[in-house]
Amino acid sequence: MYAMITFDRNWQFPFMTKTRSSAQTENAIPRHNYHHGDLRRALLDAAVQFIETHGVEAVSVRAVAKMAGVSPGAPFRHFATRTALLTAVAEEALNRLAGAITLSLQAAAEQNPLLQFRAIGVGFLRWAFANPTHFQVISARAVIDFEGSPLRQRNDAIRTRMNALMNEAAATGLLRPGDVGRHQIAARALVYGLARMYVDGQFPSWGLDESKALQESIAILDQFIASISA
Amino acid sequence: MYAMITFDRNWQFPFMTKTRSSAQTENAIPRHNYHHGDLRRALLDAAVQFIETHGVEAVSVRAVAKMAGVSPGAPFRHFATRTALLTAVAEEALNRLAGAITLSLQAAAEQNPLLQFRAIGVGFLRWAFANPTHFQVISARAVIDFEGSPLRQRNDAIRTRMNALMNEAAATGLLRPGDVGRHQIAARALVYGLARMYVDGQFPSWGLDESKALQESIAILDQFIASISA
DNA sequence: ACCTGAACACCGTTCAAGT
DNA sequence: ACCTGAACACCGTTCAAGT
Repeated sequence: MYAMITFDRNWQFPFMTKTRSSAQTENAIPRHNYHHGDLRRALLDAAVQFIETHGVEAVSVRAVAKMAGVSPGAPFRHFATRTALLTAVAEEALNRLAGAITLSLQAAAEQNPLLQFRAIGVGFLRWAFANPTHFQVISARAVIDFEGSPLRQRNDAIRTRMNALMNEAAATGLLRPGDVGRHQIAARALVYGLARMYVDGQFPSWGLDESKALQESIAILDQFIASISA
Repeated sequence: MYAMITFDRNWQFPFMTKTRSSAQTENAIPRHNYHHGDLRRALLDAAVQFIETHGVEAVSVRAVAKMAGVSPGAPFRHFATRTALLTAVAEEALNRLAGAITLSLQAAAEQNPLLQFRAIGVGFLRWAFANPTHFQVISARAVIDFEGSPLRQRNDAIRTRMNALMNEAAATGLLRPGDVGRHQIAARALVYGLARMYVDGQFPSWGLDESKALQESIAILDQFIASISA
């Protein structure tokens, strides 16, 4: 069975030069490109699907291309390297994570700073446990280009927010004595460690029921928050 | 320049069958095998060296073979698969980790259970920060065979020890109220999370000086221990 | 413009042949 | 017994050629 093949209606031989605007005027039919209309989108989806079954490291551009029904070289028109493809997946993932955290924060908007801080952790855990594939991708800094992408700023924004809440909590006397920065890093390491232990399949070996992983992880976070409370 | 090549003095054509003991009696000269005497050892060392510069995922059996000065197929006489090679590296790593923890525990033998529990964490951090390559390998469960190796039991032994110390701490009134198991997992996730954040290069993005990473991590652990103390 | 398909330099792994 | 080296089925990436 063949995929429906259409030719790019906007395509023109190089010598048939015209401006973009005039092309749009002359031909308003939305470009349904060769094969997909949106190979970029199809490749990102195929990559996620592949990662779900074979893991991040096993991703091959050729396999993803085959899943999308195109030739081995086609993806390189949209992503310069394998890393660029995986980085694009990571960017989508982090966008969704930021969304989940924002939602979680909004639900806790009326609560005290420490509980808002907790809400970020809960949002992170909820997201990571529900989207282990995406979490793995944003954590796999060996195969993505973290520094050379908006990933870095997104990450910094979340960190800054946590920082502000923690300082506010300290200022309003919600924390027991201790270095505020260290409490913050501890919370971050705790939540990150829990998520990693889960996706790395370490929960069973630590005597934790995987079906109650999220529930238990939130309970652990809550006990930690209680421990650092005044 | 050629590596020194010697022929296996114990080698014999298949039809020249004799028992192993008689072979040893007839020829006491220690087998200095073809090329290395110990290709297995050479491959493990080459693998670690390779991982230090290129990361675990990038390990190729061919590259490791070339580093050891042998043909592409040679390693497969000692390790059935690429995974088996990396798993062997992980086993060495975990043995050393267990050694470091034992040492750390011995130094704290006179202290209370909670401080002994802390000592395990400090031993782990010290080891992980000093041997990031080995830590990465034992954490990379995607590329090693964790379940089908002594790794699992080694890991369980450490966990059991932590469990016992934590229960003892609870029994002797050293812990503040809360679920003991959750305190234990929290400590584990905290320490694992810190080590991973370090090797994943996340310390700078969290505003932590990498040169003081170990020192700061221990301080964070100590503050956590203080938080859960009665 | 976007994709194909051949080509190049790599992989992991197997296996007959050499010593 | 242990290693070589060719072979097979894969990779990522490039690029001239097609539509």
